[in-house]
Amino acid sequence: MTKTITALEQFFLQSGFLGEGLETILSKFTFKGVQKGDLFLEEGKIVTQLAFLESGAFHYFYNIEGAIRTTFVHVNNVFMTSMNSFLNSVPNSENIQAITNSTIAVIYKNDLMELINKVVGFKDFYIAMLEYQVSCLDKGRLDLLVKTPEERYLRILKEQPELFQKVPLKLLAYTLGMTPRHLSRVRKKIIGN
Amino acid sequence: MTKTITALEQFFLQSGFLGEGLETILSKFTFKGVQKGDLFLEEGKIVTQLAFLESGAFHYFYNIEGAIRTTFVHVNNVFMTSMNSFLNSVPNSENIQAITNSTIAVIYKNDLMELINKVVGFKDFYIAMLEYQVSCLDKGRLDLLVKTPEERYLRILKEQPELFQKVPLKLLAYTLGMTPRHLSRVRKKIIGN
DNA sequence: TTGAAAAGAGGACATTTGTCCTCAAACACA
DNA sequence: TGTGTTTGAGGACAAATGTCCTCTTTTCAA
Repeated sequence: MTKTITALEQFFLQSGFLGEGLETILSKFTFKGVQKGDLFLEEGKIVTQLAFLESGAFHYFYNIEGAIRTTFVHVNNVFMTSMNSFLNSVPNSENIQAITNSTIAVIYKNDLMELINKVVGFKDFYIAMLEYQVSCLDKGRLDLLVKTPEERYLRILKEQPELFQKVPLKLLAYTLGMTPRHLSRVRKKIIGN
Repeated sequence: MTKTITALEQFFLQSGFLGEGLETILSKFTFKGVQKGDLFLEEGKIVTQLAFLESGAFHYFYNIEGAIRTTFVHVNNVFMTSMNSFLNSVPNSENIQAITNSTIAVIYKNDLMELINKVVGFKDFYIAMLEYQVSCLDKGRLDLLVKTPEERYLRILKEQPELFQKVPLKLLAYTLGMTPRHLSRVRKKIIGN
């Protein structure tokens, strides 16, 4: 009989944790099912949760005068939270919602701090996570500044084609800094080479 | 006779370092004058330097088909480097250039790593620095996605009015995701209320 | 002090992108 | 298996923004 291993455990194993340290880490996470349409985080509150996306898909969105504007989507086994609120303990201004039925593993900020201070190697893991965030955010910001909407579309088409399976084009359009109407134009142009 | 204190020392004092730790930190930095127009970092190389902006102003820019596109400006006492190249040791694709005659304090990556591993509290300082970067980059990216050029202009007008003393509007326009021509329109509209 | 260079405003026009629609196909679920 | 909902395409038009200029004013180095 084989033991079922979660993506979360897999993730920390690959990050070099094992034995007691790994046990301690995993003990701080709580698994939770989230229905399509449910919110993991919502605007207005101070965020204390960080979640590992075990399976499914989520999008970050802002409420701009009633209209929703997606700013980010996640489908991989990655960590997600509202960074600004989580890091600085200020009220959150974005929402994180399940696009499909999903499973997440949640850890609270105080437990994360405890891991950072007690588990050997975890502080360096946290640093690596932050450095990765910096790289991704920097790249995303630069793309918005110096690339065209078409170039941004071509990039995710090449680098994250898996997004197109789970995420409606409408939401992807906004993460690329354009309206769904315009994404339709961009796609038409590319198909016609 | 009073001892002159550098902004760098001031910065680390305020971050809670003193005595031997502070001495070790400061010993790793080298002060350097940079003439207006000179490059601190240029595209193509792997970045190993991090600089503290002691005085002056710099801008980050990309070379897009011969035209320069500024993506960031610095005038405060902050750290600057090409994050993606510095963190991931990949060739740099942006340039960092002095807008005015400036003084910087440079530290190399290997020395930074040494401080992180040897000076008590420095690893936590590095974490705080990364967290600050994440917050700033996240906010910048969101502004580009959900705010109008006018809103972005009004934000720096309110939050960083000191930029307008040292940085030409042409460069600021690009950091706000618009052309200088359009910034001129935005300014005209605002003056006329 | 002066003259070249840089900076900022803004006119005229082109292009890009958004808004508001409608329609057809795909999907979801009772 | 039918039916309401969601999704994606795209037409018509409007608004926002870029490109290419010219003209002043300011800056700054010789």
